[in-house]
Amino acid sequence: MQHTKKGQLFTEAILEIFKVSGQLAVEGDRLTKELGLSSARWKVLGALKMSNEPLTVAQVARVMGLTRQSVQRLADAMVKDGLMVYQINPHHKRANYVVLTEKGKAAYSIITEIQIPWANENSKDISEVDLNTTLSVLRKISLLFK
Amino acid sequence: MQHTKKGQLFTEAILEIFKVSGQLAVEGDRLTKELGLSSARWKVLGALKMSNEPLTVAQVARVMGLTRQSVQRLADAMVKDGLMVYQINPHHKRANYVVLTEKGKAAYSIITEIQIPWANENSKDISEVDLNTTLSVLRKISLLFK
DNA sequence: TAAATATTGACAGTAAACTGTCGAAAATGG
DNA sequence: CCATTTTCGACAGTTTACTGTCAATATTTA
Repeated sequence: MQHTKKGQLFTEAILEIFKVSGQLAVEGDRLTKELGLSSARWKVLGALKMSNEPLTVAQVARVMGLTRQSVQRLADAMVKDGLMVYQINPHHKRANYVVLTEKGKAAYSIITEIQIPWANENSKDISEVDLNTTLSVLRKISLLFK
Repeated sequence: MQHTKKGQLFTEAILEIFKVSGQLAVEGDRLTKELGLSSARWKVLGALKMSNEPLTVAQVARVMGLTRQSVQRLADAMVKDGLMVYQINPHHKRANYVVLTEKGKAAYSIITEIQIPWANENSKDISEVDLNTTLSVLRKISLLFK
């Protein structure tokens, strides 16, 4: 059997996604390093910040597309570091909410101030139309596997 | 400071890249599991298969955008499993070539036969134009960070 | 050509993802 | 409303990345 034209492009895109994902993780670690954070912790902070309601560990995992266990590890470490606290969840005896502390909110604010000029600068040579297309294709791919 | 329109789209695309990358890794593990392989090993086989010349561990790492050390681990394990062998490199005393065995080539062929219909099927609802745009944007992003 | 620099494999340690299993708690469906 | 199924946290173990350092080897430069 042979790849269709689209199957071939799809395959090449996947290889590029793996590569870029790795590069961006390195870049994220670099941006957050001086704050004692990392790409992974940044994502957890972001998930909590973006949500209007408090989230449990399992909910954060679902938002981020990870396993409960991975997020649990990060959360335990971040609580230990004072970035977040566990809070009683009246709707569930065991599944506590994870809530950002002032320290956690402050850390996220600082990272955001670093990320914004970084994103603006790095996106300047890509057209808005192409960015929109890319985002929509990525979302379409994501839906295929959830 | 605020995100430009493009900065915002760029940021959303990055979050989606992380998510899709994770999903595709799971998918790759699923496709290769019955062959006793994994996404990571598949990538190593692919890098060797695609190259016309024999490659050293460090060269494979560069092609894949990983560290020498990660690939070294995979390579040692795959040599142990008979998928590849180390071969003397006349141009470098320490940096041996990594070469696929018949078993390694056969494994890659089987995976390819599985991957082709998978890619053809999963790309069928995305237009060729959009796939091309996505691939070119991803490559542009990759170039920013290498 | 000699010295400085870069690359490589080896080794040790860490981070962040995964899998699987368990019992408790919650949600669902007869 | 009770039994079944699903979700959740906890625990243990694995894989695949990373970092850093060392000595040996290659390459570049003065």
